[in-house]
Amino acid sequence: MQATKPAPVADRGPGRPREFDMDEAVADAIEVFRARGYHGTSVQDLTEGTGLARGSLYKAFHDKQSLFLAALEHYTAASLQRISDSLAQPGPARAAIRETLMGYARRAAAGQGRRGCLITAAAMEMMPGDVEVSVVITRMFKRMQELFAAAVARGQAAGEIPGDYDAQAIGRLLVCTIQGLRVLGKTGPSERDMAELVDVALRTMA
Amino acid sequence: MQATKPAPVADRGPGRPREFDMDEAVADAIEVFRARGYHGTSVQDLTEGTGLARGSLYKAFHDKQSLFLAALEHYTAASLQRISDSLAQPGPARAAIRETLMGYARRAAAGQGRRGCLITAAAMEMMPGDVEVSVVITRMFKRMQELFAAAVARGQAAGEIPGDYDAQAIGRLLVCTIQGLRVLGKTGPSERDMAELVDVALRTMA
DNA sequence: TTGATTAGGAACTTATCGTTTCCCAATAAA
DNA sequence: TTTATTGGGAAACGATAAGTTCCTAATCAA
Repeated sequence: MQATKPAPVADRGPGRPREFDMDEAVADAIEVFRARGYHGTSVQDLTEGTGLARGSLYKAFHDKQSLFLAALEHYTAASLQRISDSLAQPGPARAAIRETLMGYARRAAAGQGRRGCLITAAAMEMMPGDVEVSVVITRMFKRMQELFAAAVARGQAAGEIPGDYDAQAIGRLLVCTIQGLRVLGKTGPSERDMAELVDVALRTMA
Repeated sequence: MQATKPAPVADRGPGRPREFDMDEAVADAIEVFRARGYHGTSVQDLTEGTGLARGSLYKAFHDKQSLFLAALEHYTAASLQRISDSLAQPGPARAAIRETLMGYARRAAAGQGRRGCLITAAAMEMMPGDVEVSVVITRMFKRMQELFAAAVARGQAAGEIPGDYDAQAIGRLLVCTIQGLRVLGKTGPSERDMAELVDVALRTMA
């Protein structure tokens, strides 16, 4: 049941093999899109950002819209994974939630944060008009809310968080707060202000 | 010291008078920009949205960027006025703050809200690259924070809100929450969910 | 009336947009 | 080898972008 084909050959079809890594190209495209937005990004910006020629980009991703969608899907998957990992850290749930939000506060305040969040930017720029983007982002927010709600529920089970609070409602507020941080981060606030903001938000489950 | 010139003539220079109202044109432009963003809006979209010809638009506003800035300034001024009025309503400060946020929840959930907020969209699309937009929006957020902080301080003076909380920090959280509502509003949430979110956020000053 | 000045608006200009074409290089299968 | 198939990339394509020109219309000052 093995060794019919060598592994690196198995996922290669006929013809000349691609000389670049698709995931790296998408990662580069993410950086371009998050800084300039969808309409603000030209295909030339993308060729320069990825180091690929026009033809290669179009052969690999069909068109600008599809590349953007690929970038958005990679970005949301990575973001969800990061949140999930961060919330799963050992110790009290409340501390994990705090640390997760503090990560956003830190990144939003840093130079990188001012480049912007692809999700927040895409939501404001392309919703509700773009159906595909709407689906991805609506699902993303829902999953974020559920991750946070699960963490809140864990804290409630452990007696750290009052049990009469609605975990989903708190989860929604935390998603809302993160999106707000992404917007406020554009003004270049101090990390101290952002951290203070997070601590105020956490009083909602005190 | 009066009656040198009749009033309607005084603010008219020589030459043919403008046939349209500048403020109305800006109001129309706001609706176009908030729905499509800056880069997503073409001058043709603006001529259709305002009912004006290209030449008239360029004579009156010089270029697209200037028209956008005029739109942004009108929008921020109107928003600040609305917040200020809403926070000044009679009764407890806490109720006024709640009602102000509920207004955002209501509009964000309604069809109109999905058209988007010009400030939030411009922040994500044009900051930090566009210096003029950055200045307007950074100042806007600061003023919003101060308006809310003043309302919080009023509530603290009246004994409705614990006096040991930092009013500015709560003000900042409320601005953050509003921006988050603007983003979440793009997903078309129910008014009930949005209202619940506001009530959770208000626990930060319980 | 006349001349100066400004608004309105169709047509035009120039640049850039996203996309396609075409040809050559590189690989897999036969 | 040969053939089929794919990637790389320069050049070209039509469409549309923002901005300008130019002529006519309408007003004010004289």
